[in-house]
Amino acid sequence: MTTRTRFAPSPTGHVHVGNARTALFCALLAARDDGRFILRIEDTDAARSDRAFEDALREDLAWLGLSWQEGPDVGGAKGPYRQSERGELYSEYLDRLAGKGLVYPCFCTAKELEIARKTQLAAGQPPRYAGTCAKLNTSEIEARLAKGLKPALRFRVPEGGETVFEDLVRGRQVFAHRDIGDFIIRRADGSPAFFFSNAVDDALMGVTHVLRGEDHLANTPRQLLLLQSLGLPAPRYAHLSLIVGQGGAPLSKREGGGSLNELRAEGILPEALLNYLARLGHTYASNALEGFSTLAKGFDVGHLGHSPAHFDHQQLEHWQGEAVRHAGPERLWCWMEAANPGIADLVPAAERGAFVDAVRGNLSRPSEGTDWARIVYDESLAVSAEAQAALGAVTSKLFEAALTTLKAGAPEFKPFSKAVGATAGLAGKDLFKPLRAALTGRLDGPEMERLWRLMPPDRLERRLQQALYETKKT
RNA sequence: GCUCCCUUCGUCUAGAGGCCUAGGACGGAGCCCUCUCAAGGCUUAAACACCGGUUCGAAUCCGGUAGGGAGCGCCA
Repeated sequence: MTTRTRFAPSPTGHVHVGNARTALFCALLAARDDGRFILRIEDTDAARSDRAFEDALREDLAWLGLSWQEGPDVGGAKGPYRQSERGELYSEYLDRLAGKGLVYPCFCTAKELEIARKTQLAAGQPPRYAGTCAKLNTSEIEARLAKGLKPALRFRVPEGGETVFEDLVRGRQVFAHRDIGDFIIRRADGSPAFFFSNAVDDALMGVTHVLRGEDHLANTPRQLLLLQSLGLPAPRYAHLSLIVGQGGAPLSKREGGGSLNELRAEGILPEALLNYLARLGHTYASNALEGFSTLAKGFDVGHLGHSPAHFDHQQLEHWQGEAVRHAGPERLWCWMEAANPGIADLVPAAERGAFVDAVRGNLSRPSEGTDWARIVYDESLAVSAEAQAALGAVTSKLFEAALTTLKAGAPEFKPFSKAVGATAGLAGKDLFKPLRAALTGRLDGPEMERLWRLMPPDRLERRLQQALYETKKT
């Protein structure tokens, strides 16, 4: 049996790193087994679902580097892949359940239920459905229907017994039925509820492995009960620990673990996030930046951690650095240009590759690329305070020598600096620090040799001239 | 409240009774390399939540305690 996994988001907001990781693990598992990864949109809540979020969600997932073999956009044999388009299927299976007497209408209002829950909680009771409508007889039901009341449908959970299943990450799970209240499978407005549609779709779509958040662990017996009653096959379940922020609290946006589009806007490269997320709560033998297919080869449900994983920005930064160093020049250029289109006017098309390769070692965010583009290609130069100080610490002799050397011909930086050092009687830091300060306006940065090659002789000369002027001034 | 899950360096984790003097990675510290900043190389500090039990032997098995989390929704 080929492995079939699915990611089943609700289009009610942007994809968060937690969901993205779940999607990634599902995709990784399917890819490892040469199986199929399915995207299913759970848009049964018409009020909160938004097609714009669905589009954004697909874009975010694709940006991360995930692709799905079946889904609302690519189709597939088990469609439709939007729950809002699967109404007929749900009625059919609802009827089957009703035919077995496992379903009953519930006329309780939201307010009544809420009061009941609060009362139970106050009395130290589990806030479970009390079963008010479970015992209604036919005439009572008809009387209510005649009044125009619209009931929700509840599943009748067996009184005794237990549901047992083997969780792929947590092992054997046992849940007593008496701890589970009768739950809603169809809302009063006729739409299917999560427990029902989600379980039925997994079965109908032939999903073999459900990887989902740990928050669903205690819900699993409900779905198993449904599937069992319907005679549908149950998938294997693997419940992933959640991602938490500082102190173990649920992830908050302040901590940088926001939505994918925020991370992207921040300049995080998808390869960086991909590698970080793949290792968050999962072990890989390799510590090198890998592509999706290599990550897939090493993916193992048995290597998933059991405890909540902290989203650590420092570790993401490490992968970001790796990603920047490994990205191809064109890709890196696009990354910078997307963040600041103006950079295209600064850097000549023919020099973009050389420019990117020269500065990539000093980048973590695209804006830093813009900074370097200005330093190299913009006529005006912003000089940092430290660079200014470095210039003030040398005599004009250095820049006089530099200008003479430059005018004698514009060689590579190495022979140039060697000649300048010789005539000015300087070497090492005393020589390079002021030269760097004069030419770039800062004390840190890529090798001077590479920057030098990108700057035309007249610009080099003007900068040295300016530095000479500064030293004479002080 | 009830049910369930979780607990190894600061962080992600390796670890399925002796291979553990607990390994790796990120981050930290130091050294080397080097014109700077990075990168790279080397070195180093840093953890089995606690208490009992089983065993010749426990991070690993069992019980309890503590602390975190989830579920108990006409949200998914």
